Amino acid sequence: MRIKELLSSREYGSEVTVKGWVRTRRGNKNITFVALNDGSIIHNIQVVIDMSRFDEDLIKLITTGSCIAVTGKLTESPGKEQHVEIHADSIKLYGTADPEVYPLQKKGHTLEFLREIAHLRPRTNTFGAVLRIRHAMSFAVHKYFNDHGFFYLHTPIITGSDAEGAGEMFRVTILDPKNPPLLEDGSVNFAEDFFGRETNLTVSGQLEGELGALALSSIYTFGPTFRAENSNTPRHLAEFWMIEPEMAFYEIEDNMNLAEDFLKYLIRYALENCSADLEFLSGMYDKELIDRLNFVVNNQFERITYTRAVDILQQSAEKFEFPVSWGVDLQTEHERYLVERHFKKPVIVTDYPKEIKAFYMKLNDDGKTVRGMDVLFPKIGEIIGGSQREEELEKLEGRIKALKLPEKELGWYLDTRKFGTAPHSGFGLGFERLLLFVTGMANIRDVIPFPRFPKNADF
RNA sequence: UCCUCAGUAGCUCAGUUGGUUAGAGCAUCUGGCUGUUAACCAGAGGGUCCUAAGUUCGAGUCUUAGCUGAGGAGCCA
Repeated sequence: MRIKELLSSREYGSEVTVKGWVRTRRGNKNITFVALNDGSIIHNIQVVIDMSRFDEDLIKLITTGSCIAVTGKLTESPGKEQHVEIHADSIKLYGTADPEVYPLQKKGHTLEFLREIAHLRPRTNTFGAVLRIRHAMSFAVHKYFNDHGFFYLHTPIITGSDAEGAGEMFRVTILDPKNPPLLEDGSVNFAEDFFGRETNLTVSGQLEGELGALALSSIYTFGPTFRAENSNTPRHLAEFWMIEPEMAFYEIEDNMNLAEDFLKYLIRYALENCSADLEFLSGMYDKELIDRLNFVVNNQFERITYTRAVDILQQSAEKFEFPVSWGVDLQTEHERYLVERHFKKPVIVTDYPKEIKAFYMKLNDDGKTVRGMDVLFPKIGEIIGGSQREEELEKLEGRIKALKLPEKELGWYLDTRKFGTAPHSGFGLGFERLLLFVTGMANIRDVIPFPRFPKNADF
């Protein structure tokens, strides 16, 4: 049985078998206590070993990190820290963990150290909690969309499109890097590559997502995303997971409503289904975590235009390193001021100048701003970026020409506007950024099992 | 990529104006303890002071370069 079930069981006297990894062992020559964990829940179950019934040499091998199976009687515990315990009748030792070299100790480790042993850190309380929450949030994403009539669309991971403009890309190739086939002008001849063209890992499933939305009405993607940016921050990964819903017949207001409802649903789901893990993380790292999650669930997000945001920033007494004026992109310090100091709640900023946003965003009637929206959260900044898309063929072509994007490569995308175009909207949610907020972790490398970032692809 | 800070035992850290044999807590090992709660008590072992070069009679400590990590910025999700 899993430890999660046993800890809530009151069937005292029943014989049970439990399998897991040892967290601590303590005791004397008469009695030994083992705290056992199988990852089903953050709590351990206590195994009580009567030393007169076991070979001391076997018990000595049951050290922190070893793996055992215990069969015994489930018993009401006289101890204060737990209701139930198992009195061992037999123990099978699956695997030892030499205490001289096993890196995880009973005492706390820094997150930096645990990052260096990412292959073992799932066995810690912190990463057990984070990984269980990560699973719960993945499940909740699918449940939310399924319950709302969205279809899960698998957009390609290898893409020939380099027109998203969402950042540097990782090249996918089978050509010999030392001796690639060359054209007469000396450039690489990608016609000889596997796909017969230059290909990269996806930086966004949005453009393909739009194709799905303009057929199935509402779709979402949830898959790995790759950015080859040399970003060294606690909020960026080279490989991360992104959720991108795309909806036909949604205007920008519908898009905002969905984003707010979706985020609140996910956070509420965590509060209702991950309470033990959240309480652990709250106690260990961030005392205000649960209050902050409840606050976001129970309060309306502030919605302001970019123009109003600039007004607020200009009228504030705050001295910013980067001065604010209409037309410049908002800096991190500006976003943090709006969210953490001025409104003290999540903020959705809309209607940015077209010059600082992507080509596909719908142009407003003023001809100057586009219907983009960024959802800004306390502590982590931009958690969602999205927009209403430009559905008018001529305007979209105009933007592509103005930005000198490769129009030929976007022909398939423009066909959606040529044939049965429709107003539509969507957004991208960085899954790990959501997890940063929900878990209270400070570094994005600690909310993904095996982080990929510049100069590191270990494990 | 830029700025700032850091790197000393398995882990977390202390180490004074440059000065004898580099310390502590935890972990580990040994012994003790009749129900513990990251058990407790006693003892022991454990060091390429990140790397390289330099200054100096003398460098963990000062200088330069590099490597690694963290925080901030940019890019963004």
